[in-house]
Amino acid sequence: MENYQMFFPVSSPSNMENNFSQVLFDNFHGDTSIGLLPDMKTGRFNQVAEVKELVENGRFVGPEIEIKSTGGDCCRKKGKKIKKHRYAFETRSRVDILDDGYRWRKYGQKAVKNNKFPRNYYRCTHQGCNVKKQVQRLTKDETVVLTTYEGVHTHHIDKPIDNFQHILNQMQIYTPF
DNA sequence: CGTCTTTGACCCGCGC
DNA sequence: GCGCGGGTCAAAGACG
Repeated sequence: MENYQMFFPVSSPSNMENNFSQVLFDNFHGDTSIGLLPDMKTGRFNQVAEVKELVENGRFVGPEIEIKSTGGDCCRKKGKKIKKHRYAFETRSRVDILDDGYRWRKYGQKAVKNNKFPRNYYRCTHQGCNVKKQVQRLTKDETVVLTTYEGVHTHHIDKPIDNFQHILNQMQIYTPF
């Protein structure tokens, strides 16, 4: 139970968690959007290689993606293959930043090829927590925001959200099919 | 004054 | 080797 992370934590382990897990399951499981990352050359979404489904107690908890490190910061030992949990999902939202309860610091913004919207890079500000996320709005559908989480939070949320509806009000998970 | 955003520079991997 | 694209750093500025 310790080695996976809810995308949007809830402050109380009520059936709210189950509801939200189901929403995530419905959108990640199967052949639709699990492990999908955008291909900027084609504007399409490709299934990432080496995606494994993380299942605990018979319950889908998210894709695991093995990525090759490129060297540079503390988490990228050059030439070494490291495992990181990375979750990508689409939401329909007018706001780019969903308030998921954690505090994020923006550390970069890059123009992406074949996309008129820049990609934004955020890092969790909690000490010792190295979770990152990328947020990008899609050119082909401006109402869709692609959020990619990388890593696992080592702490509890900074801003507890008691109302599950509050999250849903900000977003509408987009099912491409 | 502390925290956060902005943004140009830099680094690295990859394809040609 | 070179250019391109993606990811990160860090200084400067904005803001509460």
